[in-house]
Amino acid sequence: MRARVPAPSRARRSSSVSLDIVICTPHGRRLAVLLVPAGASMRERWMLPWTTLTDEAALDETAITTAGSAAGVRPAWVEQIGAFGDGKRHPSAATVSLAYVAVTPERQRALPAGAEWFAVGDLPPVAPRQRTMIETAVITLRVRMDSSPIAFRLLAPTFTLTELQEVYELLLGRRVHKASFRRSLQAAWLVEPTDEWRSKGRGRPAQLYRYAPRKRRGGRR
Amino acid sequence: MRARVPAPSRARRSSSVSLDIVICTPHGRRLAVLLVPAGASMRERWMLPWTTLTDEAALDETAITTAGSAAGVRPAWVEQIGAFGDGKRHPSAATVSLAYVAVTPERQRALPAGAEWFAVGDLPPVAPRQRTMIETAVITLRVRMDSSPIAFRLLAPTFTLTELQEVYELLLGRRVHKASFRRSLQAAWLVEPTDEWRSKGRGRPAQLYRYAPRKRRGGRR
DNA sequence: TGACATTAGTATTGATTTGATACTAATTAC
DNA sequence: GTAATTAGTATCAAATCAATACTAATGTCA
Repeated sequence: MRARVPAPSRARRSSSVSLDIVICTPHGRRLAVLLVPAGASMRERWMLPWTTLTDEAALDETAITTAGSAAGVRPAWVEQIGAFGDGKRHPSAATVSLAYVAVTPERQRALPAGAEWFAVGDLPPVAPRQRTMIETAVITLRVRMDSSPIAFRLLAPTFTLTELQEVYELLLGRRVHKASFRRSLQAAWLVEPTDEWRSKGRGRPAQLYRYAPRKRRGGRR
Repeated sequence: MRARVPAPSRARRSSSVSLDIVICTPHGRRLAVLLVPAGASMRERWMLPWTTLTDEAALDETAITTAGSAAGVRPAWVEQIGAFGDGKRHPSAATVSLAYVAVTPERQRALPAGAEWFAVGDLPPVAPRQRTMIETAVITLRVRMDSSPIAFRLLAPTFTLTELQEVYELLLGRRVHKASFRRSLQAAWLVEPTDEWRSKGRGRPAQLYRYAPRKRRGGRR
């Protein structure tokens, strides 16, 4: 354990890097992940969409466009979740894979050929490195829920509080207490009521709200 | 935005990747970061320790050994904080930099030649990409405090609760409430008392504790 | 048309958590 | 001994939380 400062001029050893993306969407009442068919030579039949990272690429921009191509719609939210490697197998020969999590609105037009949504918790086998990515992606998504406007990006500009709560519950994968949820929203100054109401068949109509974050101190929901 | 699944066989485009490390330590009463001299050709005089990622390298292992070399002591805790790129300047020519945060105990033997500790909040200029890394590292460290045993790794096997609290305060960068801190420790089943006591000059002697996490449900503190 | 089911939204209440304050306890300094 | 100093605890009031039950407004259907 001797002191050695790396020589800054010794740049440009090469190593191959992939960028993988875990695209999540509401699918029925469950959270689903997009997988694409792996080549016939692969051990697993499915894989996460990925691309090779080119030298000029802006990372976040690459993630957004890759997600858009794979799901057929521009994602509502994207965030990096880390770099994975350490020996686990990956569909590419990449040494290192940068993983991103993305969220897209429910059920666009038809998916690109071959791609399919799989409910989290009911996924087919994928390469081990990608399995790790998916687990990390879901955890990261759920942790970010109360510091990023993820849920709002999945809804129309105006929405009822019940709709908002349902999106939260689906993304979080658990039930949320109604009164507490509304209290937290109030405290976080995230939404404001419109003067419109929407009737959904039976029952009392719900007031419509819009996302209107006021920059107040502290967290969100 | 057409559907395109990347061809998995088109592997091995190359791009250069660096691994940078933000090494943190208690320094007096403040949190400090280790910087090393940048080459004379660099715009900034200081930089984070970094290395070029080789093709075979295990990421976490590379981070640990790089941290050990740079600080002269094996780090007490290491965690990846993300991949950075997106055009910001870096001491290397690397397209992408994987950043890690590490924590080492206070004041080892002499530092490797040229390296110096700088208090967070009083840092000299570093390249923009590394500046971003340092900010992310400190935030990540503070968020991880209540889910990783970081503080305990900085202390001797037995310690007083006041010592533990002082480490928490230094790493978190804020004061914590004594009674609440102890209540949380109790609730998290993280420590157990020994039957030893330590006298520190004046004042009542303090009981010594040891880190002894019981696997109970829920978080830590 | 009027009871009822259904959905939206609020109020009440008791349990838990939190932080401020103040207290007791055990030691050293003088 | 008395004061100062550090360790550790108790008390209390405010804030938070979740369960429950309530009120409100609509459609359904006998």
